[in-house]
Amino acid sequence: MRMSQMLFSTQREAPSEAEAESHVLLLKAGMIRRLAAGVYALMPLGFRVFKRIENIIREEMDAAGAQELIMSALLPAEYYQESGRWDVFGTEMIKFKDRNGRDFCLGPTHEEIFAYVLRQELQSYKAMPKTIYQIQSKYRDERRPRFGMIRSREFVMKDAYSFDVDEQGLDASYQKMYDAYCRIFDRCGLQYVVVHADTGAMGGSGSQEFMVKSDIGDDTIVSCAGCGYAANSELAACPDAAASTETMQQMEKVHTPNAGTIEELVGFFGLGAQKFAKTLLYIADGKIIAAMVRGDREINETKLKNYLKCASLDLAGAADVRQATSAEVGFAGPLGIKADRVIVDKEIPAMRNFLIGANETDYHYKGVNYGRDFCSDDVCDIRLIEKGDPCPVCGAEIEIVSAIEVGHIFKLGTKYSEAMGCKFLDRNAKESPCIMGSYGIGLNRTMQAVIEQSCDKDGIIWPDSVAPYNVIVIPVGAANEEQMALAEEVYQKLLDAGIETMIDDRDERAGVKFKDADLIGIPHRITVGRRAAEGIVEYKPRRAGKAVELNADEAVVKIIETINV
RNA sequence: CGGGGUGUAGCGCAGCUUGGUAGCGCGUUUGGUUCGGGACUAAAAGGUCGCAGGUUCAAAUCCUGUCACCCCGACCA
Repeated sequence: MRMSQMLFSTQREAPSEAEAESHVLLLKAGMIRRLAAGVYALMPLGFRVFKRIENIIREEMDAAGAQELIMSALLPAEYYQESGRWDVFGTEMIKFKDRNGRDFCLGPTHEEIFAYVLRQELQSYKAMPKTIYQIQSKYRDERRPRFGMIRSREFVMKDAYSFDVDEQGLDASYQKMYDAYCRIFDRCGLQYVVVHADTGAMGGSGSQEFMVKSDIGDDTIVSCAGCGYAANSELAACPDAAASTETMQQMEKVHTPNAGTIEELVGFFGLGAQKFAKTLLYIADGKIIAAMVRGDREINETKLKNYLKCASLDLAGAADVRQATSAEVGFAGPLGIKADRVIVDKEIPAMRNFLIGANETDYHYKGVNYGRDFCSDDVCDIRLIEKGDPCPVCGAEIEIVSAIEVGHIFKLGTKYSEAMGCKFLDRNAKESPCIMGSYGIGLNRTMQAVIEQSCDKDGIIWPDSVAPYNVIVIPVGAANEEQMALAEEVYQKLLDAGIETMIDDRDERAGVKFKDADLIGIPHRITVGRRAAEGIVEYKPRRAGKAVELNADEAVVKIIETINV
């Protein structure tokens, strides 16, 4: 590609719209343009990267025996109504009516659609196993799109769905996808961790996420260097707490004026937050639920939701809190609370002589002990794991970091095949729902995750596998005929060798060309300059490494060797 | 959805307090000098000051409303 011909421009100053480094670089390098919050155009250079990632995914999916098709992004409501997700998705789903008043949406994910279409194809056990995939746009009206393509409202997803006759079949299909995902992300040059993930209300027997560690990630993952345990923090089990040996004191009501929050109570009593138990109120499928954890802990709403097996779980509003506690917000406690259930974190019974809200404005109880002063049928693990907690498997120290979820594989089971009537006849002519798995990769997000992991102060550093072009040839002086001629020669040889190459034939100063080449992250650079007359060029890898002078042909050979490794 | 912030030329910003000819840098166009890490110089093009009302002789500036975007939080099959 001749840069003089390309639709391409870089910016010297970072657009104010971007905060995250990878997002800034995508904009500065002219690879994406924002059209609306969470909606982006991929410019030619960015689109080339995107297509290379797409091709890697397609190759590995095909190699794993999956078959590609494409569904529509425009979908009528009834499929989602059949599974119940028309309502579950709520306003995150982009819904509208057609001219006849029929409800439609832009597909946020396609489980129902695949189950519906495949039910016609999979009437016999002989037709399975099958794994089908598409690479297609998804639409989710996120409340808060973030960091460019990390969380956008339109994005391209490779979503695959497997259909098996039994659990063993699902396990095999799942494993194939797992292996394919490893190859895909390896080939994209990403460093990633595979973590256990929540299967939640979706049911299903297992789920793993492919995570790229990054500060801008929306997820938090827990990992253990000792035993290799790795899980999404929303899933990570918390250890049993050692029972306190303190002797029990008398329970006593204490006047605590204007001390409602844990912070205020810590100041009021001069005790650490771990001496308190806080009670939070939730609305779970319309019922009021009280949830208790130690004062310095956070509730893990995923665990709570799973324990309650509820579809919706929201923190109660102030009005509901006042209603349930007969007090202002901040004084909730288990004693006499008007809640349908009180869920107690398993750490609470191990505590002694702690403090709780009295369900009366400006009052708390101290010297409280579980078992003597209150009890619950629901004692379980509902807190969020935190730094300092031991590994749930081996007890060693854990690491907790933010991460970007680039892929997710999921043993769905029969939820959607049952909802959509995707059933087959087995050997005994008995009808059963297909056992499904679903497997997703966010392409745009993967692309940006690569930048998060591979950039420096000068710009992006694309791995060879996904670079928009692998080589850039820079003639230093556009007016220098010798340099231009040698640059053209090298350019042509690289093209002939099948190497994706660009030549910066623009009438620009050398500095501009170097800066742009670094910014857009082309992995290999050949500079044709001072010694062009002798047939000598300079080779420099974008990532670290010094420039070396080589005979032009040697440089071509070196690049071909490097890229094909 | 709660909190905070920002909308002025393609990009980055100043001007707004105290109303009176819309500015600067980058980029773009043309000429000249330069030419190995974002050159210098001269000239030029480019703006419904987010939008809608209102106050006023006069609004980028004051008032009201509204929309968009960004950040933090909540949420996220």
